[in-house]
Amino acid sequence: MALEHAILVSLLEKPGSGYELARRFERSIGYFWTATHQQIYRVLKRMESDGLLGVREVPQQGRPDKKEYSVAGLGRAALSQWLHEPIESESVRHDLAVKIRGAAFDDPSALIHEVERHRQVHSDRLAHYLAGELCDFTGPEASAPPDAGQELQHVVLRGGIAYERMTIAWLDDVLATVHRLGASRPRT
Amino acid sequence: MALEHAILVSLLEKPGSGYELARRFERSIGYFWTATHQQIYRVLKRMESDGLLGVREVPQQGRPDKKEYSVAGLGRAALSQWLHEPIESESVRHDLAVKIRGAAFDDPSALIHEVERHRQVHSDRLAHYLAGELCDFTGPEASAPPDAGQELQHVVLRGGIAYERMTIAWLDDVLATVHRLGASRPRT
DNA sequence: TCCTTCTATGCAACTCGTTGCATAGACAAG
DNA sequence: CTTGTCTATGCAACGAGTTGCATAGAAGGA
Repeated sequence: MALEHAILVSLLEKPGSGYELARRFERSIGYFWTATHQQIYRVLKRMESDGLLGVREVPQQGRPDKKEYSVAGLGRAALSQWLHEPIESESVRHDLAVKIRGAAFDDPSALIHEVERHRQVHSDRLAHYLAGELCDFTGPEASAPPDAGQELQHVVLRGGIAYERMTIAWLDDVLATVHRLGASRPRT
Repeated sequence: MALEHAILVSLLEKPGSGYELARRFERSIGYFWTATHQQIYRVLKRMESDGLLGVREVPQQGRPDKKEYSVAGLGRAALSQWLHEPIESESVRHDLAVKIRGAAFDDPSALIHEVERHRQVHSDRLAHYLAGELCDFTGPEASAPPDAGQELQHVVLRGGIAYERMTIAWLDDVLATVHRLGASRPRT
């Protein structure tokens, strides 16, 4: 279970409430890890009762009070231990690949629309990443020497960019293949 | 839940028992979908009682009898319906990206070993895919015109190959970045 | 004024997925 | 002769993740 560790990293980067974490999981961290607010609140509570996190009630004006969590010594130790353990898996779940193979037993025109839709999603996401890269990592380029945290965030983002580019090229390959099949073998 | 649909596709490609499906999920289909035998047996039972699949008891010699499942009309209809629905998500879970960002708060040497290990895994997997491609998709190239199912399986495999290549290149980028950080900023 | 949206937290119920364990016959190696 | 591996199926328990719903004050627009 790495959700705990993702939360530890995020809170080390900047302390925050469950709500704020949920927002981060929709953005920067969400590029490579998804979580709903339910999961986050539940796990935060458990981590706090396990002594991994500290809480601080922060009263606010014009909006509800929030609980700001930060990483305690135990939490930092737990993260460090996890960083030194090997991890496995990256369990793959590619619905689209299932669909592509399934298209052999069905009308391929539905597949074409689906693939085009996915291509659009990945294309938009790529544009979003590139905009974020411009904004976050090329602004004060000559000014401050970028710190380690920034460099590491940047290389993760570059991974996202490479993934989207690769995916778009592959989806084009899929489209070309399906069209070729449709042209050369009009009957099912 | 697309496990049902992955099973339908696999059984359409070739009927088989739960055990055989589990083996396939370790290989070809496992390239883009993982499932344990527990999940498979449980889902097969449910799908059969829902009328999506038919069963046939096959006695065998020298080994236990097996239940060979095949797709019933209802199952085929369910698959067809799913193929015509849009799907979302591809929910991302990249433990390694969490670790990379976490390395900003820890000794990066552990990260280097981990990244090198992953690079090896992906490199092996790429070699495995390429061997599979040679074997399955370039053998009788000029002889028979490849059918739609084969072409679609091939394009899925090409996706896996592109993914591994991209990942290896990215891991090299990660390694270069971490080394650069270690060289330029020897103190934490 | 009412409706929606945003911040902020949480419960309850459910499904999905993993892990550990059990059975059981056949076969091969030590 | 015992141990281990392969085929083949399955139960029980747990943990992870999703969905629906609820509360509640503040702000802004129709």
